Amino acid sequence: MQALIQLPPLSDSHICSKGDKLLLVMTHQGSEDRETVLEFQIERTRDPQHGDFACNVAMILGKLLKQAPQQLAKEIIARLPPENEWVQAIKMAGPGFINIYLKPVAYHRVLETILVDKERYGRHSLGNGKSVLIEFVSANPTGPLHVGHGRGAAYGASLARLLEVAGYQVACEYYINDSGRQMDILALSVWLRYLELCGETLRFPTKVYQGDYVWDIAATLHREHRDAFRHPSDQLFAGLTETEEHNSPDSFIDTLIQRCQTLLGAAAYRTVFELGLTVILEDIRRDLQEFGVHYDQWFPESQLVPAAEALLEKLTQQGLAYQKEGALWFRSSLYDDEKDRVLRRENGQMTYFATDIAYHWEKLQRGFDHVINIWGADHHGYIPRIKAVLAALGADPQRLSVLLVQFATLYRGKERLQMSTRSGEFVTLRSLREEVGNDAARFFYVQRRCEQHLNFDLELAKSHTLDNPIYYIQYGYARTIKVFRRLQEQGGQWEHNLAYLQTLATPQERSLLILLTRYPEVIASAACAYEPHQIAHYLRDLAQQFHSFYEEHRILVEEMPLRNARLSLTAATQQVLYNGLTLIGVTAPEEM
RNA sequence: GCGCCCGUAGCUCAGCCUGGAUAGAGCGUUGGCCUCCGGAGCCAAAGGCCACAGGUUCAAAUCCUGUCGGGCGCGCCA
Repeated sequence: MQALIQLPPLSDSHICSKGDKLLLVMTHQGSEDRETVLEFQIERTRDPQHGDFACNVAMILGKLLKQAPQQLAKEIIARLPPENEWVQAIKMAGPGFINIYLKPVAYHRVLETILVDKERYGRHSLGNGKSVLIEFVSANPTGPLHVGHGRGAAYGASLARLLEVAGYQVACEYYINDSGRQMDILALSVWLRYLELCGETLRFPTKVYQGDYVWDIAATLHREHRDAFRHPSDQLFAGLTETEEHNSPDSFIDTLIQRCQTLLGAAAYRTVFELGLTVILEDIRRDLQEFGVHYDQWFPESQLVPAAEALLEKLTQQGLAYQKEGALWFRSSLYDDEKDRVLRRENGQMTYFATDIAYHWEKLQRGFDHVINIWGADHHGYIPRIKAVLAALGADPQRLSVLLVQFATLYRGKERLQMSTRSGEFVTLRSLREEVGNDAARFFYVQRRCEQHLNFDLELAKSHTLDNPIYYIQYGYARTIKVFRRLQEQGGQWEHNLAYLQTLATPQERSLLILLTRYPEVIASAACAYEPHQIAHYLRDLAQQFHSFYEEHRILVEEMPLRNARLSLTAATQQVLYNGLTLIGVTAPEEM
């Protein structure tokens, strides 16, 4: 874009680019000699009447020089060469826009690039090879993934691919919360169900995991170990009343965990604990893999405990952690957090925060230029304390970005599906995938900005008809395939030649051509903003433009130059649809 | 109460970061298009005080302030 326009010699000016924006740096010869940075844009026009690109520099300059923008625009245009290899004309319009009209060959060149670059078309050097670690999903291995995790999975996987295409070195990681209280509660839940299978009668507490999967794990435990871990339930519940559970449910559970550990002994407890962890984690791995979500590393929290101890020690020595009311606190309030936070509970157990510190520290130590966390929006209050502790440890908090994903609400048509984790009746990611298919699930998850609440309509996602965007796009791709099959059946040949492309002249052909050349810009924009939804929207537009072209024109016409040109256009569309669909993890089916 | 996110067509949402020319799409509604490469498609119409009120600007859906709605968070939970 920069090559398209040469700026007039306004003092000592030069152009540089910053992000996706061009800057004009000029020495402003005013009363005092100083350098002024002008930010102006050369951007795509929406209305073809305004040419291909529009520049607002005259309006920006007009403000600075206190001159009429329209006059300035005319002067700038007068000093530009009237045309060159790519530019047909440059005109002033409206309040002072400088509109640039391109020669068709400019677009034809890009089409050729697409055909040559193939799946590499759209790739960028934007990231400059910088390394990024993306951590996402990281659900506690206490149960199967649900539809909320699905959104994080789809978003994270698409973002990873997007950044990779944009020139970053990307690694994906799943953090396994395999220690801590929640896991103990899982072990307890499994054991309680196991006791029931052994024939014990007991009152199942409300705050433990109740899903059917707990039964399954307990059944395995019972099958493999028979009554080896059985203890009378009276011993377990001795002195614990229903009122006590009601009044302080947390300490009620903690007591049960302690008794469970005492009654079983360390080795047996470990067996129960490990079985639950292994079974659930394996289920999560398989679920994500089937969903097309791949990780470079699965990082267990348990591995971090020594490092966490060391960091707690370090913070204490630096006076950034202190004892109060039997617990160890971090002075996060010194670093933009509202209050201090507990690192080690009164009962001696570390909080998740303590191991999280070690984990984030460890990630930065591994040398990534940037570290991205994708969290559910309900965790947003947690961000300041993580950034605080990184600052306290002497790291630059800017190296960490936390992206928040809002909740997904499921609908079946008009009906809103209620999800309740406690009862275990939540909708699992697996059941969603089974119902609507991976492609629709991936597409629906990423088609909205992640900070937007997502209404996920199962009926719509499932519909193989008119109103489902995913089928609309895939159908477009299948159509491009079919055209070439048809050509083959007719014994015809496609011969690409730049000269043939001159025969493309209709509005539909031109619009499609322009849209195809925009793909790299969409990649850049989406990558900069961490917004894969831009790709989904672009693909919708592209499919629409292709369908429109297809309906209005016959591709396999008799005239060879025109037929070849339209086939080139079709092939390029096919390629870009493929690249885009692949990026967001959706398949490009050859027939539907 | 404090903090973060959201409020745009009947519905679901883009556009907001980086202010520009008549505010865009899909669904739904209404009306057209199949001797033709797959009609799972295309074309067209109707539909908007961009939540509200101020401010900044030549120019505000976009930036600033306030108000009102909705969601989430504010634990020795994760």
